[in-house]
Amino acid sequence: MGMGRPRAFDADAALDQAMDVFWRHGYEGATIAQLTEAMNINPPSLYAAFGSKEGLLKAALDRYTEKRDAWMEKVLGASTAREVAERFLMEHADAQTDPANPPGCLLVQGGLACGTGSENVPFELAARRTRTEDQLHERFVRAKAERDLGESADPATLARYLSAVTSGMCVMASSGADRNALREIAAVSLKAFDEQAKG
Amino acid sequence: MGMGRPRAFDADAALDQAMDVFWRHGYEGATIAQLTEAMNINPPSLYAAFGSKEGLLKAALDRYTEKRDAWMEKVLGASTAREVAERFLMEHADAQTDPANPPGCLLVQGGLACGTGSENVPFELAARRTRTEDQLHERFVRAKAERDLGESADPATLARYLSAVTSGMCVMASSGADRNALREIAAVSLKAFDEQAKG
DNA sequence: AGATATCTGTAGTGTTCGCTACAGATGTGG
DNA sequence: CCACATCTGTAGCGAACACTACAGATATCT
Repeated sequence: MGMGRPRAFDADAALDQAMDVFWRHGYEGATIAQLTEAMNINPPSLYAAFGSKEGLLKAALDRYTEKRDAWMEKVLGASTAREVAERFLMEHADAQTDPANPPGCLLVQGGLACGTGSENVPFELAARRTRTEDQLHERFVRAKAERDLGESADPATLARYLSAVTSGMCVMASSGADRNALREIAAVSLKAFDEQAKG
Repeated sequence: MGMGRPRAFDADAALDQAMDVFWRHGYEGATIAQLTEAMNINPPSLYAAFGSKEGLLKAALDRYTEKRDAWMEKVLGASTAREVAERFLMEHADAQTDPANPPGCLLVQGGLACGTGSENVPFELAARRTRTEDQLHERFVRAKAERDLGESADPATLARYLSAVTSGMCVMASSGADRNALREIAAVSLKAFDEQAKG
């Protein structure tokens, strides 16, 4: 028995296009027509490969998370907690205003509040954001064990703070804030980090 | 000639209900059916009073801005820039987790990215957010003139930083962060403010 | 080559969306 | 009390939505 006709499009390349549409219009604002056009496929191919609009989002988020993990590895690889924070903030400022992508971040612009029936979407995005916060947290726990952070510095608070600031930068980016504006925010935030890290 | 049948519902009370729906589901996620049910009116009454779904949002935003201005007056009334920042941050932490409202803030949860045809909505929300930032800015300019801020402290940067942090707190609130979590973020941010304010 | 399994493109499906026509109700001004 | 202007509720409009039935195309496996 045969194995069937092979897929005629590259799933990862298609997901990159879908990511862009979700990012630019949000989950609910993105229509299947826009998605299929950007992905250069027809609806049946989309549904055969990803099951549903929400399934497509999850697949796109998985791919997004992959890329983000690779990026976070570089950030977390810094030798001090201070440099981790600095890289994290500055790289975010740049990434969120990179003209190659829509402004902000897919995990925020994708949708904070959704309509009835899509309640799962904001939840899914939040889970991915929490993942980043957890990665920072873990790194700061290590930093504290290495005496790289002060006695009373709380790794969870530091991680949450950085996560909040970068989320805020997403909102600013969607309002048209440019790279310099975000870098200024990052620089101020870094001072808070330093104060808090002394602990 | 007569003046016609008078409106049978209170427009402000109806707008409060509409605000809640837009806040909870976002602009695109909110349906006319949900809005009319919450407002306890029928579609023709909605359209006679507000023109369109987007017109209703703008009316709700106007009402939101009214309330917010009253609130900001209290915040900006503090005698020092430091206390302005503290009130601003802490009050935000409380307001965004007040069980009387959906989590976060209408100006953020309302929608950062929208579908084709609603591009105006994120723009409108951004304009209202900028208003708050401008109010802070103005207050910090005054603080600097009063030598309440350091020589090299930049009022614009401070205002933008606070605006970014509170926007970030909205994102955290929509992920389920509670009052204490947001207050921690506010406390850390306040340290950055202090450092920056020394200038 | 033939049988089989899966993909692809066309052309829709039913549902829900924002919005409105219409008729009756209810007020004001004369 | 009557003419008029505006609101209200019912009922439903066309359009756009997410999604799919179907037939033909294209690969694999024997």
